[in-house]
Amino acid sequence: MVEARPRRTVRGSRTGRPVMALLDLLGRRWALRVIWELRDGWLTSRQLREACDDVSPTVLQSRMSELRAAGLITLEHRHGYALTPLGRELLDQFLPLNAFAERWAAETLAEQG
Amino acid sequence: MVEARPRRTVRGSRTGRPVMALLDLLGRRWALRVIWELRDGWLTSRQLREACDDVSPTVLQSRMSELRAAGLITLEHRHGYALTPLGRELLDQFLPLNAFAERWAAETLAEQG
DNA sequence: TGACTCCGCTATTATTTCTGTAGCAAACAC
DNA sequence: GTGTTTGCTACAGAAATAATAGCGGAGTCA
Repeated sequence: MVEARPRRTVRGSRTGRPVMALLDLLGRRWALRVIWELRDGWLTSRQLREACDDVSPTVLQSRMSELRAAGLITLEHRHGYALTPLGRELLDQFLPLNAFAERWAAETLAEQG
Repeated sequence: MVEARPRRTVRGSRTGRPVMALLDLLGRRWALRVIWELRDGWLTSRQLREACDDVSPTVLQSRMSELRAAGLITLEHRHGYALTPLGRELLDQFLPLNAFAERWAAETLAEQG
Protein backbone atom coordinates (compact mmCIF):
# COMPACT_ATOMS: atom_id res chain seq x y z
CA MET A 1 0.00 0.00 0.00
CA VAL A 2 1.18 3.46 -0.85
CA GLU A 3 0.66 6.12 1.75
CA ALA A 4 -0.18 9.60 0.60
CA ARG A 5 1.62 12.10 2.76
CA PRO A 6 2.56 15.61 1.81
CA ARG A 7 6.04 16.79 0.89
CA ARG A 8 7.17 13.37 -0.10
CA THR A 9 7.17 11.81 -3.50
CA VAL A 10 3.81 10.12 -3.68
CA ARG A 11 1.88 8.14 -6.20
CA GLY A 12 0.68 10.55 -8.83
CA SER A 13 3.11 13.34 -8.16
CA ARG A 14 6.80 13.70 -8.72
CA THR A 15 6.87 17.01 -6.91
CA GLY A 16 5.05 15.92 -3.76
CA ARG A 17 3.29 19.24 -3.48
CA PRO A 18 0.57 18.98 -0.86
CA VAL A 19 -2.31 19.56 -3.24
CA MET A 20 -1.01 16.86 -5.57
CA ALA A 21 -0.75 14.39 -2.72
CA LEU A 22 -4.26 15.32 -1.64
CA LEU A 23 -5.67 14.98 -5.16
CA ASP A 24 -4.03 11.59 -5.40
CA LEU A 25 -5.43 10.45 -2.08
CA LEU A 26 -8.93 11.66 -2.86
CA GLY A 27 -8.71 10.23 -6.36
CA ARG A 28 -8.53 6.67 -5.16
CA ARG A 29 -11.62 4.54 -5.47
CA TRP A 30 -14.27 5.18 -2.79
CA ALA A 31 -12.19 7.80 -0.96
CA LEU A 32 -14.47 10.73 -1.79
CA ARG A 33 -17.52 8.57 -1.28
CA VAL A 34 -16.41 7.42 2.16
CA ILE A 35 -15.88 10.99 3.32
CA TRP A 36 -19.25 11.88 1.89
CA GLU A 37 -21.04 9.05 3.67
CA LEU A 38 -19.57 10.11 7.01
CA ARG A 39 -21.17 13.54 6.73
CA ASP A 40 -23.85 12.80 9.35
CA GLY A 41 -21.69 11.20 12.03
CA TRP A 42 -20.35 7.88 13.22
CA LEU A 43 -20.65 4.73 11.14
CA THR A 44 -19.38 1.25 11.91
CA SER A 45 -17.27 -0.41 9.25
CA ARG A 46 -20.23 -2.48 8.18
CA GLN A 47 -22.62 0.43 8.07
CA LEU A 48 -20.06 2.27 5.99
CA ARG A 49 -19.69 -0.71 3.72
CA GLU A 50 -23.44 -0.85 3.19
CA ALA A 51 -23.64 2.90 2.62
CA CYS A 52 -21.05 2.55 -0.12
CA ASP A 53 -23.10 0.06 -2.11
CA ASP A 54 -21.53 -2.96 -0.39
CA VAL A 55 -18.05 -2.02 -1.45
CA SER A 56 -15.51 -4.81 -1.13
CA PRO A 57 -14.10 -4.86 2.40
CA THR A 58 -10.59 -5.17 1.00
CA VAL A 59 -10.72 -1.78 -0.66
CA LEU A 60 -12.69 -0.21 2.15
CA GLN A 61 -10.05 -1.19 4.68
CA SER A 62 -7.32 0.14 2.43
CA ARG A 63 -9.09 3.47 2.08
CA MET A 64 -9.80 3.70 5.80
CA SER A 65 -6.17 3.00 6.66
CA GLU A 66 -4.99 5.65 4.21
CA LEU A 67 -7.52 8.23 5.34
CA ARG A 68 -6.66 7.55 8.97
CA ALA A 69 -2.96 7.88 8.26
CA ALA A 70 -3.77 11.15 6.51
CA GLY A 71 -5.51 12.39 9.64
CA LEU A 72 -8.87 12.86 7.96
CA ILE A 73 -10.73 10.02 9.64
CA THR A 74 -10.69 8.51 13.10
CA LEU A 75 -11.67 5.15 14.52
CA GLU A 76 -12.86 4.68 18.08
CA HIS A 77 -13.79 1.53 19.89
CA ARG A 78 -17.53 0.88 20.09
CA HIS A 79 -18.25 3.89 17.92
CA GLY A 80 -16.76 3.17 14.54
CA TYR A 81 -15.47 5.67 12.02
CA ALA A 82 -15.95 9.42 11.88
CA LEU A 83 -14.34 12.47 10.36
CA THR A 84 -11.65 14.27 12.31
CA PRO A 85 -11.96 18.06 12.62
CA LEU A 86 -9.62 18.29 9.65
CA GLY A 87 -11.67 15.79 7.69
CA ARG A 88 -14.77 17.73 8.57
CA GLU A 89 -13.23 20.87 7.11
CA LEU A 90 -12.52 18.96 3.93
CA LEU A 91 -16.08 17.68 3.71
CA ASP A 92 -17.43 21.19 4.25
CA GLN A 93 -15.63 22.16 1.06
CA PHE A 94 -17.34 19.33 -0.77
CA LEU A 95 -20.86 19.80 0.53
CA PRO A 96 -21.81 22.32 -2.18
CA LEU A 97 -20.95 19.51 -4.58
CA ASN A 98 -24.42 18.11 -4.05
CA ALA A 99 -26.10 21.18 -5.47
CA PHE A 100 -23.60 21.24 -8.30
CA ALA A 101 -24.27 17.59 -9.08
CA GLU A 102 -27.97 18.27 -9.40
CA ARG A 103 -27.35 21.06 -11.90
CA TRP A 104 -24.78 18.95 -13.68
CA ALA A 105 -27.32 16.16 -13.99
CA ALA A 106 -29.96 18.50 -15.37
CA GLU A 107 -27.64 20.05 -17.95
CA THR A 108 -26.04 16.80 -19.00
CA LEU A 109 -29.34 15.06 -19.50
CA ALA A 110 -30.81 18.05 -21.27
CA GLU A 111 -27.99 18.03 -23.81
CA GLN A 112 -27.42 14.33 -24.26
CA GLY A 113 -30.83 12.81 -23.58
CA MET B 1 -15.54 1.76 -20.65
CA VAL B 2 -18.20 2.82 -18.18
CA GLU B 3 -19.76 6.21 -18.66
CA ALA B 4 -20.76 8.17 -15.62
CA ARG B 5 -23.99 9.91 -16.29
CA PRO B 6 -26.53 10.99 -13.72
CA ARG B 7 -29.83 9.30 -13.01
CA ARG B 8 -28.66 6.00 -14.37
CA THR B 9 -27.12 3.12 -12.53
CA VAL B 10 -23.45 3.87 -12.69
CA ARG B 11 -20.28 2.32 -11.41
CA GLY B 12 -20.13 3.01 -7.73
CA SER B 13 -23.78 3.74 -7.17
CA ARG B 14 -26.84 1.58 -7.23
CA THR B 15 -29.09 4.56 -6.80
CA GLY B 16 -27.66 6.68 -9.59
CA ARG B 17 -28.11 9.84 -7.58
CA PRO B 18 -26.27 12.67 -9.31
CA VAL B 19 -23.79 13.28 -6.52
CA MET B 20 -22.88 9.59 -6.43
CA ALA B 21 -22.29 9.54 -10.16
CA LEU B 22 -20.18 12.67 -9.83
CA LEU B 23 -18.16 11.27 -6.93
CA ASP B 24 -17.55 8.14 -8.95
CA LEU B 25 -16.46 10.09 -12.00
CA LEU B 26 -14.14 12.33 -10.01
CA GLY B 27 -12.84 9.36 -8.03
CA ARG B 28 -11.21 7.76 -11.05
CA ARG B 29 -7.49 8.00 -11.43
CA TRP B 30 -6.24 11.39 -12.69
CA ALA B 31 -9.73 12.86 -13.06
CA LEU B 32 -9.35 15.44 -10.31
CA ARG B 33 -5.79 16.12 -11.36
CA VAL B 34 -6.73 16.75 -14.98
CA ILE B 35 -9.39 19.27 -14.00
CA TRP B 36 -6.87 20.90 -11.69
CA GLU B 37 -4.20 21.19 -14.37
CA LEU B 38 -6.64 22.88 -16.74
CA ARG B 39 -7.20 25.72 -14.27
CA ASP B 40 -5.13 28.21 -16.27
CA GLY B 41 -6.49 27.57 -19.75
CA TRP B 42 -5.98 25.46 -22.83
CA LEU B 43 -3.59 22.51 -22.89
CA THR B 44 -2.87 20.09 -25.69
CA SER B 45 -3.12 16.41 -24.91
CA ARG B 46 0.65 16.20 -24.65
CA GLN B 47 0.98 19.26 -22.49
CA LEU B 48 -1.69 17.81 -20.28
CA ARG B 49 0.12 14.50 -20.20
CA GLU B 50 3.31 16.21 -19.14
CA ALA B 51 1.51 18.30 -16.52
CA CYS B 52 0.16 15.09 -15.03
CA ASP B 53 3.62 13.60 -14.45
CA ASP B 54 3.67 11.86 -17.84
CA VAL B 55 0.56 9.88 -17.13
CA SER B 56 0.00 6.97 -19.46
CA PRO B 57 -1.82 8.17 -22.60
CA THR B 58 -4.20 5.23 -22.34
CA VAL B 59 -5.69 6.40 -19.05
CA LEU B 60 -5.52 10.03 -20.02
CA GLN B 61 -7.59 9.41 -23.12
CA SER B 62 -10.09 7.42 -21.10
CA ARG B 63 -10.47 10.22 -18.58
CA MET B 64 -10.75 12.87 -21.28
CA SER B 65 -13.46 10.91 -23.07
CA GLU B 66 -15.40 10.47 -19.85
CA LEU B 67 -15.02 14.09 -18.78
CA ARG B 68 -16.04 15.26 -22.24
CA ALA B 69 -19.08 12.99 -22.20
CA ALA B 70 -19.89 14.45 -18.80
CA GLY B 71 -19.78 17.94 -20.26
CA LEU B 72 -17.00 19.13 -18.00
CA ILE B 73 -14.25 19.40 -20.59
CA THR B 74 -14.13 20.41 -24.22
CA LEU B 75 -11.75 19.69 -27.08
CA GLU B 76 -11.21 22.08 -29.96
CA HIS B 77 -9.09 21.72 -33.03
CA ARG B 78 -5.76 23.50 -32.84
CA HIS B 79 -6.40 24.50 -29.26
CA GLY B 80 -6.55 21.33 -27.24
CA TYR B 81 -8.48 20.72 -24.04
CA ALA B 82 -10.14 23.19 -21.74
CA LEU B 83 -12.83 23.30 -19.09
CA THR B 84 -16.39 24.00 -20.17
CA PRO B 85 -18.30 26.67 -18.20
CA LEU B 86 -19.73 23.83 -16.13
CA GLY B 87 -16.31 22.33 -15.60
CA ARG B 88 -15.04 25.75 -14.60
CA GLU B 89 -17.74 25.98 -11.95
CA LEU B 90 -16.63 22.62 -10.63
CA LEU B 91 -13.01 23.69 -10.48
CA ASP B 92 -13.98 26.87 -8.67
CA GLN B 93 -15.32 24.66 -5.90
CA PHE B 94 -12.02 22.85 -5.73
CA LEU B 95 -9.69 25.83 -5.80
CA PRO B 96 -9.80 26.37 -2.02
CA LEU B 97 -8.47 22.83 -1.84
CA ASN B 98 -4.99 24.22 -2.39
CA ALA B 99 -5.07 26.23 0.81
CA PHE B 100 -6.56 23.29 2.64
CA ALA B 101 -3.83 20.99 1.34
CA GLU B 102 -1.17 23.29 2.71
CA ARG B 103 -2.71 23.24 6.17
CA TRP B 104 -3.28 19.50 5.90
CA ALA B 105 0.38 19.05 5.08
CA ALA B 106 1.45 21.16 8.03
CA GLU B 107 -0.77 19.36 10.52
CA THR B 108 -0.05 15.89 9.21
CA LEU B 109 3.67 16.40 9.30
CA ALA B 110 3.52 18.02 12.70
CA GLU B 111 1.75 15.03 14.17
CA GLN B 112 3.42 12.20 12.35
CA GLY B 113 6.90 13.48 11.67
C1' DT C 1 -19.75 -21.01 31.99
C1' DG C 2 -21.22 -21.10 26.96
C1' DA C 3 -23.79 -19.62 23.00
C1' DC C 4 -24.70 -15.59 20.40
C1' DT C 5 -23.95 -11.21 17.96
C1' DC C 6 -21.44 -7.60 16.08
C1' DC C 7 -16.95 -5.42 15.69
C1' DG C 8 -12.66 -4.38 12.67
C1' DC C 9 -10.12 -6.72 9.65
C1' DT C 10 -7.80 -10.42 6.57
C1' DA C 11 -7.06 -14.40 2.88
C1' DT C 12 -7.78 -15.82 -1.45
C1' DT C 13 -8.74 -15.70 -6.29
C1' DA C 14 -10.69 -13.47 -10.37
C1' DT C 15 -11.40 -9.37 -12.79
C1' DT C 16 -10.66 -4.70 -13.94
C1' DT C 17 -7.86 -0.77 -14.26
C1' DC C 18 -3.59 1.43 -14.83
C1' DT C 19 1.29 1.68 -16.48
C1' DG C 20 4.95 1.99 -19.93
C1' DT C 21 6.42 1.86 -24.46
C1' DA C 22 5.81 2.21 -29.11
C1' DG C 23 3.53 3.83 -32.84
C1' DC C 24 -0.56 5.16 -35.92
C1' DA C 25 -3.18 8.54 -39.29
C1' DA C 26 -4.39 13.31 -39.95
C1' DA C 27 -3.30 18.22 -40.22
C1' DC C 28 -0.13 21.77 -40.75
C1' DA C 29 4.58 24.13 -42.00
C1' DC C 30 8.37 24.46 -44.94
C1' DG D 1 8.40 15.98 -50.88
C1' DT D 2 10.41 16.15 -45.34
C1' DG D 3 9.44 17.27 -40.82
C1' DT D 4 6.59 18.34 -36.82
C1' DT D 5 2.71 18.18 -33.81
C1' DT D 6 -1.93 16.84 -33.12
C1' DG D 7 -5.30 13.36 -30.79
C1' DC D 8 -5.39 8.81 -30.16
C1' DT D 9 -4.54 3.50 -30.14
C1' DA D 10 -2.18 -1.44 -29.45
C1' DC D 11 -0.06 -4.31 -26.61
C1' DA D 12 1.93 -6.69 -22.51
C1' DG D 13 2.96 -6.47 -17.75
C1' DA D 14 2.03 -4.48 -13.17
C1' DA D 15 -1.08 -2.79 -9.85
C1' DA D 16 -5.56 -1.90 -7.93
C1' DT D 17 -10.11 -3.42 -7.14
C1' DA D 18 -14.07 -6.91 -6.72
C1' DA D 19 -16.32 -10.81 -4.59
C1' DT D 20 -16.68 -14.26 -1.28
C1' DA D 21 -15.58 -16.37 2.84
C1' DG D 22 -14.01 -16.22 7.24
C1' DC D 23 -10.89 -14.96 11.33
C1' DG D 24 -10.11 -13.43 16.47
C1' DG D 25 -11.75 -10.21 19.88
C1' DA D 26 -15.16 -8.02 22.66
C1' DG D 27 -19.59 -7.35 24.29
C1' DT D 28 -24.54 -9.47 25.80
C1' DC D 29 -27.34 -12.49 27.93
C1' DA D 30 -28.93 -17.01 29.65
